[in-house]
Amino acid sequence: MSKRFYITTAIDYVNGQPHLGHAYEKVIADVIARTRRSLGQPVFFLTGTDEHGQKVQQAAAAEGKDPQAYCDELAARFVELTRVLNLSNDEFIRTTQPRHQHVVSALLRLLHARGELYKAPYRGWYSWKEETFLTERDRRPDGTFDPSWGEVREIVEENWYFRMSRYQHWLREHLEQHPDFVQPDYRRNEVLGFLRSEPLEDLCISRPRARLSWGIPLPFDPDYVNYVWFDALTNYYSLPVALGDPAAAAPLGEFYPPPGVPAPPPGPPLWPADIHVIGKDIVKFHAVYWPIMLRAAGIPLPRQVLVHGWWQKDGAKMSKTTGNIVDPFAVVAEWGADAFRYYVLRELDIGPDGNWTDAGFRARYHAELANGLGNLVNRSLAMLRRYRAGRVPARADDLAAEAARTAEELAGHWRENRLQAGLICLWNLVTRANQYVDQTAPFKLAKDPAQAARLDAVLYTLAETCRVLAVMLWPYLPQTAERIYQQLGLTESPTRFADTTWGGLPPGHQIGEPAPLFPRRDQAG
RNA sequence: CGCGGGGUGGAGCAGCCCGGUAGCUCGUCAGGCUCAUAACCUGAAGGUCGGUGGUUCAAAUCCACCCCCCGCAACCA
Repeated sequence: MSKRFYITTAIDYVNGQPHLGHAYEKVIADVIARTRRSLGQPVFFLTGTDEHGQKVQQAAAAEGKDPQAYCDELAARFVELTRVLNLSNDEFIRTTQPRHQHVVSALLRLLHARGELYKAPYRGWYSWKEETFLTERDRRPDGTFDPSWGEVREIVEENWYFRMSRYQHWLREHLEQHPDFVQPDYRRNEVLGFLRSEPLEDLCISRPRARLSWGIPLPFDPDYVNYVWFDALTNYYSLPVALGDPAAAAPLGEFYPPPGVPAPPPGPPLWPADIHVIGKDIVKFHAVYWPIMLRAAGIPLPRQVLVHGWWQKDGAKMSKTTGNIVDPFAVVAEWGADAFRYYVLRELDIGPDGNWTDAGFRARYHAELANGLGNLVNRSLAMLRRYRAGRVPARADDLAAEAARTAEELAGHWRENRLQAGLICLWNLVTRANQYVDQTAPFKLAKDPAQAARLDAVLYTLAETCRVLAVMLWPYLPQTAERIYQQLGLTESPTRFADTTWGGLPPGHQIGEPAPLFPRRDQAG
């Protein structure tokens, strides 16, 4: 069994409802996953939730709930989001699941055995609200701490540390020798700049159980639980191990499975991950902490960390208090998952920050989805029904070369995860096909019986272009692609890029009933 | 000297990595078509691609410096 293309999203912290940023990241990962599947690669797509830590413990307590029950409720919302967005994730991991905790424990034991962890006292100013120690740099000029940190107290406590600093030089060389490890380039430069100029410090990986109980216990020191980032990052690795990826589990040796836990049956080869899709705020964790954790454990590194930007709404930071938020559930309910997926990927390239405007959303919906793609399919199929009773005429190749060029260019973009460029390229073919209708004027040919053969050629070309477009669109707009196939009367699914080859529509085939793919919303809402 | 992102016709964006006719959507004006979701197509007006200097036969694109805007404080991806 060949290794699968393994792609992940960041796992979402369950301290609030899913918002635009969560949805955006998952759409990116889903479309990349689908492009690879379409190109014929076996894929595994993972997303999930991060459920341990102080904030969850406190939030649950404030609501008088058991932390696990609290997590269950919010995790259900994130699972619901994957359904609403039509994501093709193969698994959904939760850090409170035993299968994850067993791997975290094994990894901690391994690192402990390898001498990568040590215990040391620490004295410092601690923010309870943010679950972090503050440094002198966090002080304001008058010596106090900003109220946003909440209560800050000086405490002394023993904790467990991970010997991260010793890997600084190694990581720097790794990034220099693997330009693709962090993408886009400016994010990689940011990390390299940090590694070249600032000393990396050892990482505190524990919290005393006395003040934080909602976490995974350190297997070699039960007075402590694991610090959340160590726990969270491990999800990418724990899932393959838990599913029985033999190569993934091998480095854990005797420590996995833990005593009393049966070894999983052999599963799909996943590790190392091919792409971690993350937001720009957590680059350091994924591009510094995570590779060093793996290196210290002797586990192969992921191939790439792909960093996306943040959304603003109407030029301002999204804020619940001011009300300028985008609720992905509401947008999908009103406009459909495909319209949402289209807008976020067409509007914003992977990397820069973007700006969501409702007017922009409506404009793209109407101009590009309804008038461009939707109308093309509708007029093409309507004419085929009207002039040929819906029977596909003999094959003609008027736009075959252009479709082939588009397909080639599109595949190139997909291999580089250039999703926005792919959409632009795809819409050039939509525009070309609409021009073709105008130039060939099938509605005029239909009035002249002597032009019947020419009309056949035009109608075939249009129907076949719609079919090819559906295949190209599938990773982005899976529901729409399926609907185009249905309207063409095709029973299979447009999931294989190889089907972009011209001539797939068999002459004599009876197409289905055309219906607008993206109804205009000029009056309504 | 904090770090990072951005400044392209009226609005919003692509192009910049791999220099060579400045492209897309909306808006404006004029025309065509009538198959189609009052959708589609063509043409026009509108840009010294933030500024200055440099490299080059050639720069929005590479280099240097400068100006301006926005994040790095969260409910956050």
